[in-house]
Amino acid sequence: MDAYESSFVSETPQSEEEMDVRKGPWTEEEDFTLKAYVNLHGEGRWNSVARLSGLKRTGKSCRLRWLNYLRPEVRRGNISLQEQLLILQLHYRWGNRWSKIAQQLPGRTDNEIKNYWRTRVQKEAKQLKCDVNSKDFRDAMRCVWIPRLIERICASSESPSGQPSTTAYGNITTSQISYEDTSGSVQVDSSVLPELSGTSSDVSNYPCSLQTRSGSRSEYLWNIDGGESMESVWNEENIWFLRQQLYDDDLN
DNA sequence: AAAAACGTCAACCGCTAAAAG
DNA sequence: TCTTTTAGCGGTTGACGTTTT
Repeated sequence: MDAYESSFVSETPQSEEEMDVRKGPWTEEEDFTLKAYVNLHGEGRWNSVARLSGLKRTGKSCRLRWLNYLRPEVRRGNISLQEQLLILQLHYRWGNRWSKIAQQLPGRTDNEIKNYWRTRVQKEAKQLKCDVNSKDFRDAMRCVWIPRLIERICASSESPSGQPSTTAYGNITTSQISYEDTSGSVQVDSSVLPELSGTSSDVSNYPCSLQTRSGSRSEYLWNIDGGESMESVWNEENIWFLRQQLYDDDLN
């Protein structure tokens, strides 16, 4: 124990085995105690925090509670369309690097993003009877889900006159899609997107219809949080198209 | 109205890497 | 240099609320 710690000790600290360590949900009193302690002494040295604050919790538990719940920066509630888009894009690029992904979404925790992925995205993969890490699922995400989200974001940002707004989400181009949310500017990497055929004004028309092998166009009603089924996306012709598109991308 | 199934999310666990002693 | 401690990460669990049967 150093001078820093000894200045807060009021009685002989007990080891974790000796004291009955509390588990499970935190009470309001515990939250208040932890908050007060961290506000006074700062973050870090969580084992000391647990011991010196009088909380019968492990250091790990204190750290987790602070980071995921008590920190003032923590933003809770529904994950916006923009955030969903960013999560999909970043997961496409980085995989299950939750902490890294969370760093790109101010106020969101890795736990929250992980939960989002498990409950929403993996559920869809399960419905499709495919692995969430499979190429088919990634292809569908890249070619259908992400464009669909972009479309919805564009639609929600349109002005009453029906013209796409350039103020809410910024200019949209085929090479780079950017938007802003309350936390600042976010850019969407076009490398995860299929090539768009038109100019910025065409984006709102971008396929959720995709051309199939037979040349016809297939309309999709696939929507990340709209409760619509992805079943219509997952048929032989469309998978063929998605594969072709990816193959073309690889050649370029 | 009750039971079962499902969805969400906070919290725990085990492991690893980095830092400290 | 080696050992111990600490912080952080990703996977998993389980409690609880909601929806469906």
